[in-house]
Amino acid sequence: MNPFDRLFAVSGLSLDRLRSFLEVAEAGNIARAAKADPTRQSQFSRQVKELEGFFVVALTRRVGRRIEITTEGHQLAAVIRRHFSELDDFRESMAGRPVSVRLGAAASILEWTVIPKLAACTGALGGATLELEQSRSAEVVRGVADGRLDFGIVREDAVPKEMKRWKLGTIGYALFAPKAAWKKGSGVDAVIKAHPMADLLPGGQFHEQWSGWLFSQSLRPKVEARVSSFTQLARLVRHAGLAAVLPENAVVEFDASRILSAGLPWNHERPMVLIGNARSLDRAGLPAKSPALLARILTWKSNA
Amino acid sequence: MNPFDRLFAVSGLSLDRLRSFLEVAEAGNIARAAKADPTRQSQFSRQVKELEGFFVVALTRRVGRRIEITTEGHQLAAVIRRHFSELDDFRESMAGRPVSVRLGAAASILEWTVIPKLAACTGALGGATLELEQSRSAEVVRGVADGRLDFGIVREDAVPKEMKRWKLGTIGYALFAPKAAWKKGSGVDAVIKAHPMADLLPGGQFHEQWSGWLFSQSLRPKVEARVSSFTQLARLVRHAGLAAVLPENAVVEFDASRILSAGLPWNHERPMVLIGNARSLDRAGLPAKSPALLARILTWKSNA
DNA sequence: AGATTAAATGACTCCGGAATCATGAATCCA
DNA sequence: TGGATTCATGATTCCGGAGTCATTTAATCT
Repeated sequence: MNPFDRLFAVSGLSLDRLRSFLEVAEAGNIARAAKADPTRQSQFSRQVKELEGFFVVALTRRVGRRIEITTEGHQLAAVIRRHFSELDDFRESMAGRPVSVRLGAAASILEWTVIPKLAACTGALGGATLELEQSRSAEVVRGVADGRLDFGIVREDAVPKEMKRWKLGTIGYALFAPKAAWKKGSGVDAVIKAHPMADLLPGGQFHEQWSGWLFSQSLRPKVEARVSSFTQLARLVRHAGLAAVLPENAVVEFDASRILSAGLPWNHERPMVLIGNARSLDRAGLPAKSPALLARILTWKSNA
Repeated sequence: MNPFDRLFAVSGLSLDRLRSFLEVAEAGNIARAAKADPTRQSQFSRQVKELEGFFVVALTRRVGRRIEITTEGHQLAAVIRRHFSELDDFRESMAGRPVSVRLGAAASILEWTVIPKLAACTGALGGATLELEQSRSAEVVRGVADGRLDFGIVREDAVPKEMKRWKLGTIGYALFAPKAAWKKGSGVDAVIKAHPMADLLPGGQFHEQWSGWLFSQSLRPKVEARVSSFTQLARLVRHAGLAAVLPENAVVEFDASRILSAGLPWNHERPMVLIGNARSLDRAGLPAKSPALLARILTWKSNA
């Protein structure tokens, strides 16, 4: 009769088990999800096993003395996550509370591109609460794909080609330095040679490129500080009077009469795009077409 | 910690209750869902009430001595339906069983347009099982909107404008009659006057138009049978040698050397479209882009 | 009014499955 | 090799909520 009778014909399915499995899947293994609580440990182990029995498929795989989630497990986790989000959305929107929308991007994007337009964004989302989550492009793409994130802003080259995207503009890097450092007509090279700088700690994809370029130009800047993020770098430029290379969108951070910037010679601009989770897009409580609206708001002119 | 903790912070949510509510919502009221079983009656009443407590919103409304489902209730039902489908799909596809895809349309479309191309359709759906469900356009649109159906084929004018659609072609009506009935050069009128006919029982939107036209032309066909569907009409044309008005796509039913057809003079062609449920479209086990593939296969030339 | 139908509610029983604790088995690490 | 980590499993308790039946409330029909 009912098309879902067969779903409940076999026992072993319950919200609790789905919830437990989701926790394990998010944590990656049981120990991490259980957080040294032996009760949770045994519960998780058992419930995952019961779900595997229900779906007749291995959701986990033993690797060494721990387990990891199989592809099928991740698929199921995505289904569960979506489902719980929808129920939660429904409840929140019925209660008249704002739905919350998760957007992932790099810290520099969040601080210098999203936050300055935050009000317009929440407006476009019908008053939803925006939760900004900082992570690297690959992680954002994965998050959007499996429903942990509703939106993401990433380099276009990190987006799998079948995923829909909205172009926002390009971002390159520029040298930021106090006005005084820029002697009349002097270029980037001159500032780097003469003015003390701040730099990122080695590690990122950008740092590679940057130090390679310095080497090729036989430039040896005087580095007074090494920090771990662009936002910290910006703070150094602002308050310590150092020069530094930052993403172009960092201009919003500075008073144009005190800090000037100039693009780097090897500065190849990277196109950035907004991506969105297909199913989150028409969640209860969100206006239709929100990704397009959001993209329009967040788009910037590519200052080439 | 976990974003869904608040969903489970309050008790009152369970798969059983969601399932019960879905049954009630599909039946329209408790009595119908309970089918005179007093146990189910009290269970349904109670569980619906518990869900209303959980979501803090009225899912039902009393009207007369029965209840009906509120707008919010229908929204929730759609969420549940989608969720159960996904879990079911996941299980079925894990078990290697073909996912089943529900397509709704009028009987004549199903029999004369879809079924002749059934193999190609299931191919485009990655071997899914196609479930063909017969219902009228408005009902199909509603079904696709709330997730009961994955696809539908309906008159374009029945589709709300925000819903995406794929054009398939137009369908008009034509008079079908044995070759012998068509004297050299004689038109539709002549056949109607001379040859015994079969007709639909009064009721449909088509019948209205058809009898109106007959009246305006002062045509009084000799009606030997009245039946309740086009498919039955076609059977009469085929086996009883009667003439009848059928949708143009019924040509596939007949041997062109025995039965001829001609369009009706007032025959205004109706554009037909494929519609699809946005979320069903990328269900587990279905190839991407399936609606576009399906549309390509089902498209016919408009024989104007 | 009385009869009938639909839903809500009270008052239970009973069971699935969650919670808990203890222990076993496999793997890794020092 | 011995101890630590991680997961599996056995055994038992306990509770939420499903199942059941009887009764009440309310609207509708005749």
